[in-house]
Amino acid sequence: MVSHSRILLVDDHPLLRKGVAQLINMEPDLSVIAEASNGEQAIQEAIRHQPDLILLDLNMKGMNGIDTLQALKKADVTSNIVVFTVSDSEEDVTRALKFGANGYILKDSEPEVLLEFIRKSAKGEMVLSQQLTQILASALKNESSPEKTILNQLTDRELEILKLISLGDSNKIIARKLDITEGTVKVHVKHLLRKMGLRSRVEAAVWAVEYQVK
Amino acid sequence: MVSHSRILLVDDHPLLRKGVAQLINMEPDLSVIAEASNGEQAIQEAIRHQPDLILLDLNMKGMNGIDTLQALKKADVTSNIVVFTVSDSEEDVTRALKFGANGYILKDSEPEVLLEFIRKSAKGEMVLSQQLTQILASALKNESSPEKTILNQLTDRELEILKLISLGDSNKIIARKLDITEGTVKVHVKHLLRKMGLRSRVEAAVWAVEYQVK
DNA sequence: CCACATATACCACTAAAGTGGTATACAAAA
DNA sequence: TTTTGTATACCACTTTAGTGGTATATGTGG
Repeated sequence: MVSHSRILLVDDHPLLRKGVAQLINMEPDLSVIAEASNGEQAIQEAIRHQPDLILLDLNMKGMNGIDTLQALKKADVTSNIVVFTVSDSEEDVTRALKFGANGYILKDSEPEVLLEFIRKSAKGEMVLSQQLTQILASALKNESSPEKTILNQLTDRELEILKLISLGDSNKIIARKLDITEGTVKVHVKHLLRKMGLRSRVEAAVWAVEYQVK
Repeated sequence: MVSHSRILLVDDHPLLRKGVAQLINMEPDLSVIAEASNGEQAIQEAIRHQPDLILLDLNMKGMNGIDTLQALKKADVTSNIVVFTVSDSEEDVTRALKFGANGYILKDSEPEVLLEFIRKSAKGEMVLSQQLTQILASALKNESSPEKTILNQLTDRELEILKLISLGDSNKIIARKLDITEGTVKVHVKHLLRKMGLRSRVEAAVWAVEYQVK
């Protein structure tokens, strides 16, 4: 039942590696089986050892963490990957997760928290510290808010048609759906483009998708 | 230092309200000062009492939680709002957070966790349970991955043009940017639409934006 | 070397999209 | 009541978009 987790440590600071390795190796169920100080090495070691988990520093010189992450995925390394970094920028967090990291831990975490995360991640669970949760949440929040004012300038009809445009519907199809003539649809499109300051339905569609007009 | 938090409870299950109210009122620093069983009531009560925090059920009959949430924001209710629900669907979580909820708690949380969340939220902090963190994270993850296979079927040129289409560029503009004729651009557009199984550049643009082709 | 994929180009044609103008009906606001 | 905003409609016209076909040059993998 006590499954042993084999860990690859990737960080360009030897001292930090020492410290973390020591911490990890004190645990009976965890051990650092390899270390790397840059992305290229990381990939080699990952392929050679196929560790259960890779602890990956984001801010490395040379091939950075995100690139390394992508490269690892591309190289069919199946290890779980936890990003380990000082950065709590929204950008970094979301990008790391999008590219397939199983977790994201800040370097100033308590040792116990780090160990807990390592154990969970090694089992394939996704872990995120509470602080980062909040960053993620506000990232999502900001995603929707902008330029709502423009939407308010549109009439109900225009908004309705904007939504259909963003579905890819042609004027003809829109006309059929709303049971009005195509000519009328064109008028609404014309008005909505003018209000939004856009030059084509394509721009309108992109706008609608980006600002999640639904 | 012991600030007292006044809470509005919104849920259409009287029994659940009873239980939660009892739990909250046992705490010296928290009290339920009003209850509502639907969205309309919630808004009235919120305006009347301006509570520090609103605990809002998502799955109410009639005006649902999300609508209520929006209406509350529109009504300039400045209370912190925590969504309290049985649903852990990605859709619900992200929508609630986008619309300005300060937190999201599942109804099957432990009482202590609920109280902890209430206290944090009342102070304006954003709280999200660990389970939901994972849902959020995988939401972000999925956002980028799908249908990459389709992209791989496109030639470099087609991909390049797809990107420009998603910027709203016309064929003429694309031709100028790439220094090829408009006719050639049309050919590429034709091919890329065929490969993607789409019927117009609008659909392609929407597709590109949604799957973040950049 | 040959076959295939890619990028390019031109053409003619059809189909959508977008513009400008005019007009009617209705409801809400001034 | 008059004005304004909205939704609707029709029309003529221009511009874009999309299709089908043919063709050439280049490079890559069998």
